[in-house]
Amino acid sequence: MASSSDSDKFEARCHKAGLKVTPQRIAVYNALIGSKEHPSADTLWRKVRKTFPNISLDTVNRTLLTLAEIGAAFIVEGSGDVKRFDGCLENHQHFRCVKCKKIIDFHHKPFDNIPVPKSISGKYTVLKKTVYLEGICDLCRKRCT
Amino acid sequence: MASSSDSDKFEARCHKAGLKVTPQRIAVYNALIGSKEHPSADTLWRKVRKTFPNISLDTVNRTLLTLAEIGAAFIVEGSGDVKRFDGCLENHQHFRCVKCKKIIDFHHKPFDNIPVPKSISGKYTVLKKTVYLEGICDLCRKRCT
DNA sequence: CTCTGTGCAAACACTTTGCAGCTAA
DNA sequence: TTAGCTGCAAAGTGTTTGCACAGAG
Repeated sequence: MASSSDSDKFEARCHKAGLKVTPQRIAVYNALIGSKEHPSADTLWRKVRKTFPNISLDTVNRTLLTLAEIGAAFIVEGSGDVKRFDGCLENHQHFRCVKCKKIIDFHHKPFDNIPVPKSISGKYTVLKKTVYLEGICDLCRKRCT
Repeated sequence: MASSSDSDKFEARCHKAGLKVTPQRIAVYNALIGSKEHPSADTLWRKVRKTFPNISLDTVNRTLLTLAEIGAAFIVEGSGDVKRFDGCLENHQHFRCVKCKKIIDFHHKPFDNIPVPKSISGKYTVLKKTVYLEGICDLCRKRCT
């Protein structure tokens, strides 16, 4: 799972970002990188509590957001937003701005027929395939510079 | 926007699914397919209220879920879920089961370097690109048959 | 006429915020 | 010592549920 060099790297990263290295942070980080699925804050909380019985859910939440800010973790695309609906039945792809959360449609023919690997199509029924891009949109880029 | 044939098709679809064709449903449906972005229930509600001043937000919400069930609308991938975190820094793709909401990682080399169309890369800063598949996982498929 | 759909309001789940005490540096 | 972190609790946001009435079939 987390080798000592992983921890060292993590501590170095914290220092570089001006963050303190607290036992809670290390615990949350280790729990996260030790997870294969994509845990929610709650799931992770349950996990961390085994070794850290009185850590609070808020701390886990905040720590995860902090980790995401320094690039030590990611938030799975689109999760946590409000529900969004789509009436467009044609094939199209999404670009999502991480700043303003806007979703921009685009259509790029080559993406329509990307082949699904057999390792997936054999086991699961694929209903929909999309290419999902994340980044910063033109408006937000202007705003930030 | 919505031609009469669109409406006809929609009504036919409702009948087929055993749903009643109510003015509210038609209004919500038309508002949805008349939207280019990916509106949230709230956004759509504001829109529908212009022509239907006393429709309730709940109805919009329920109608959208119903539409999603009969396949007349889609819920944008992953939205509405709780936040999920990802400690895996390597390139990988996600498959999400629409039944149990589980996210399964997979890695398919050809997807790592999919080219971003110039129409996007010229205008936006792309930070992350993922191929997002949605469908039914093996366990849920067994459960449903 | 019957049964589904609607509108309202309360309940819920998850996230964010504010603050006092604690702790890494 | 002191700035930043944690834990608790309260507030906020968005979604779901229960129920009585209205309207589609």
